[in-house]
Amino acid sequence: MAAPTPPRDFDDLKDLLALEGDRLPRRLKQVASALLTSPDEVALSTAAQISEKIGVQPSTLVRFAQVLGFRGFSDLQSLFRDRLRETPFDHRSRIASLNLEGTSALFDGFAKAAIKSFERARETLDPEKIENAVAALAHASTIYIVASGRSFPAGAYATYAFGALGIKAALIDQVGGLGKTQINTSSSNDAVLAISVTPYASETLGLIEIARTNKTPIIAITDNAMSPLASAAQIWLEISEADYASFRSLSATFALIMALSVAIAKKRGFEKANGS
Amino acid sequence: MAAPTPPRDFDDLKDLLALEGDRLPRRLKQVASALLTSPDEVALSTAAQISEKIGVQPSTLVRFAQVLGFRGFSDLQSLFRDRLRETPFDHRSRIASLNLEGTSALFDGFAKAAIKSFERARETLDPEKIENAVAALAHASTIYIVASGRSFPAGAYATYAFGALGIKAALIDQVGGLGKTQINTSSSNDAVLAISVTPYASETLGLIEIARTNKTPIIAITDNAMSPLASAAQIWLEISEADYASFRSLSATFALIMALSVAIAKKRGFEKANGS
DNA sequence: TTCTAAATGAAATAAATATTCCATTTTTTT
DNA sequence: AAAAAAATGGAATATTTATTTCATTTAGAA
Repeated sequence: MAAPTPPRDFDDLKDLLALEGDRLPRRLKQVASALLTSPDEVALSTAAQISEKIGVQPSTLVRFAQVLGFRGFSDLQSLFRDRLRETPFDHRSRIASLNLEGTSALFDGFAKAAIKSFERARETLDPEKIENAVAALAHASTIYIVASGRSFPAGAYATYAFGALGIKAALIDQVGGLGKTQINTSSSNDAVLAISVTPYASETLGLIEIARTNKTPIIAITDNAMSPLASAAQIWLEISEADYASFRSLSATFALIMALSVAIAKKRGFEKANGS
Repeated sequence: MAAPTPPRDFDDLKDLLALEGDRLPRRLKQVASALLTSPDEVALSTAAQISEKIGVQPSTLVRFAQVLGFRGFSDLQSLFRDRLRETPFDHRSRIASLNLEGTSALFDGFAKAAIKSFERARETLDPEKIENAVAALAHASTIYIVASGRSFPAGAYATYAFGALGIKAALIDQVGGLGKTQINTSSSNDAVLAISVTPYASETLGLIEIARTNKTPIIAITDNAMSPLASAAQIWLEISEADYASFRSLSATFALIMALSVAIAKKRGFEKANGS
């Protein structure tokens, strides 16, 4: 009765149960239906908790898993956990497991990670804080943009977007090791937009420190409340990007930068219209 | 020392760590940062797995939880599990309450444009051409990356991604007006990855021309069959990004770059794995 | 520096959790 | 309807996982 090869992932499992599920004995059919109904719970609860909720014995769950070809419930559960997981621990094996798929499949994976990042960003971003950030940046004479390492592309894009909208911006690109010189002209009626995510580039911290001694307001985009940027900044916005194949998306960060740019431009236009 | 009342939910925890996290000893600070960076993993893995990933002992996780006022790691973990359980609901209610006005709405607009871009890209991207591009790039000794203007952030990111995967890459950043000098060292066993979208930066064309006289294979990412890059390149991949508020998304381009990077590394046998 | 207290790593122990076993019930076959 | 086979519930056991303990290291104070 036991299937020789167990499903490889959650989708496989779903297909298998849709096809063969009706042949299962009463209790096991009940289990199949319940597991597919609340897959999140299966990932996050213990066998005892799940079995109680379903109204069967824990041993029934083990048996169910074994009939499907798994060694036990734990192996079955790992399918449900992987489904929920966005940040695989073992990057190497993750990449290896994609071996059979083509590059287009990788593209899809990164696209999905980006979409997940947008969804998460809606949770982590506080609209009020965003408005405060917009107000602070709209008020600045020049916006200094600090972003090193993995975040540098985001900083470069912010510079482009600000420029396109007529917002005076200076990218601290650290060419020639002149980063500190570049930011040292900042003053209290300017602002710094700092972008940094794990692993935090050490250069960014040093540059921020200089802006701080110049009393330049600092607005940060970072991925973690513990980020050194969060404590250094007057206002910080939290972005939590999902990753795939060991690469973290930057899409939500870009969307945030675009939104800030347009909002700042709108605010400045509005104030100007009102003021004069 | 131990906080008398532990955080009630994940948001509480985040606030607490943002406020008091800096006072924690070295290892515990490290734990705090890691847990906030990958909250999903914390919910789905065992203490041993998490501690290994972070690079601390399991006992450190228990101690961390206890310093925060929990009885042990399990109680702390349940916050992370609840967060994952409630996410879909929470999420929906927040979307419902989202201001249709304001910067958050702009963010949503840009997110939607990005998602549309992914969908379009699936249609315009030819899987066979992608595999050809991967093969050509995997074969190259050094990959020269050319991207100006609006595409520059994408080029900068490609440089980062290639480097993280141990793929030798040179970003033609044109610092000091030395762009032509930078690309002139390219030869027939290298390759050029050129990224350019409307309006096509004039610099890019000039640089490509030099690579062409050097007989360096050119792989292009562009947005239009009529693009000057399409005719200059041996292989070109079509990306069609959607726009919002007159800003064109870059998300599909980034996803394509990530996919290419991983595919090249895989093809080369990922001698050096581990992006970041 | 030297001493003291705090923090940490590693192993030992405790607790939780999954799995197996077997007696009993239900279903199927003759 | 009776016998055999399969399925099930519940307790016993094995395994995994979390927690505590203690020796050692690190950081801080005198």
